[in-house]
Amino acid sequence: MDHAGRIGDPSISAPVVYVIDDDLAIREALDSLLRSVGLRVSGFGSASAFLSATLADVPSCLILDIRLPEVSGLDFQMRLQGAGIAMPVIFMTGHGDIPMTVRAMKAGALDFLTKPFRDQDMLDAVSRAIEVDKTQRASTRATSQIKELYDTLTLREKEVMTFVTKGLMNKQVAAEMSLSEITVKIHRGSAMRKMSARTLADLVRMAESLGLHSD
Amino acid sequence: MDHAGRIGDPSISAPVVYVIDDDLAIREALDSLLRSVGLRVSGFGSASAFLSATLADVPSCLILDIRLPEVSGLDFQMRLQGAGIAMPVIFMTGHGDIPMTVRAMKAGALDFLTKPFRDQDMLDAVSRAIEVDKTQRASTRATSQIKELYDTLTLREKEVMTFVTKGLMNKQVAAEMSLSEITVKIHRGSAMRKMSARTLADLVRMAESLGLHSD
DNA sequence: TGCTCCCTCATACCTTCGTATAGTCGGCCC
DNA sequence: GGGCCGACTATACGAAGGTATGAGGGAGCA
Repeated sequence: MDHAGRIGDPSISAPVVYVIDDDLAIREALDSLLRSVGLRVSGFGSASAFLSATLADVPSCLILDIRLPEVSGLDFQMRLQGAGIAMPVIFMTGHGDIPMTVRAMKAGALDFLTKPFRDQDMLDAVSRAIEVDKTQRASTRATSQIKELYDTLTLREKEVMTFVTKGLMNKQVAAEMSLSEITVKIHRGSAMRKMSARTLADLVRMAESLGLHSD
Repeated sequence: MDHAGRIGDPSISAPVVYVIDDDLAIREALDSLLRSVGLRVSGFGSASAFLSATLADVPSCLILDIRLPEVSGLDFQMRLQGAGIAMPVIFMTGHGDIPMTVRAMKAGALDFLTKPFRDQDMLDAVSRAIEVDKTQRASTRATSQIKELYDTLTLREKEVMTFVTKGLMNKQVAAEMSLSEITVKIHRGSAMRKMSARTLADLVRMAESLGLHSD
């Protein structure tokens, strides 16, 4: 048993590259290519196999053949977005055309490689995709943490927070909500505490990332 | 003289589509196509001709042949971005390939049409491009107005604004800047006035869009 | 030299914020 | 019924914010 492997195990936190291609030879080639630069790889022969797999919660990307057994890669890309899987996608194609490329790129594909591709091109695309996913995950995590805190607020606390971060004074909020000023102060104080906002400036920024004023 | 044309003249505020293609027939075809849906069109035979033209300050987009007399359309696209011309670009190509398409899309092209294209495809692309430019211009205008106000602040006012929007109390700002609290209050007050910020919440949001805390 | 602008500070006064203490009321769960 | 929570209110007080008045010093400019 590898004791050192337990702590900060790179196999746990290392990025994962998912590969979907019905051609086993391609999957194996990508597997060895990507492993050679220290990436974890997980291959699938079909879109449905990928969907039934458990995705690790680490930076990752998806390499996808545009021509898949069941659905087209383009449709599958759409489906992923609908399912909330925001992983960067790199397409591969043996015989693609320009309209197909444009559709994929407009739908948010990060790259589009024609087979056969140069190993270095794929590695560049993957490392760029992993970087994109890292920053994407970081910002998602930040806003979802704020959302979690916000969800612990009571209705009144949320209302007060909205008015306060809009710039209203306590007495104005009180008038808007037909309350006494002291009640507003109570809600305001507990909203600050629950949101872990040390200052009003913090609360305003949280309200911004929650979109409390844009809707 | 058309009197009605003077007020809210559509020829003044209507979107403009710029077309760069060395083929006069293409330019004329696009010209009549786009004019038929009420768009203003301005055609050029070369990239340099476009660059020496005066651009109207209205929503617009650029239709560009990927193969231009002097430089490649791709390089020209880069040059535009470098020059601060953030207009959405639609590429046309007679004999493009996928790598070229990918490069263009990654560089921010909005669409990439192969000649011959269907009129409706071009109209769709253009109307989408105009919409993109509209929202782009709106957000640019908003932030540049804030920037203008910010530029009227004195050095001290800017410093105080930074600290205050970070959430520091006046006395803490005073300590950071080795000032008395009353001086901080003065600078804070005039910063609020110059920025036209009625409340601290407003100032915090302005600081956000100025990027005062992200750098 | 006089003027303007920026920066600095003090005193004074009022407003707003934040919290502690204390109490009422209604709904929900065991 | 008792306990808990959310909502509401009052009094009170110290801390922080905001502005007005007054004033001095230094840099730059006509």
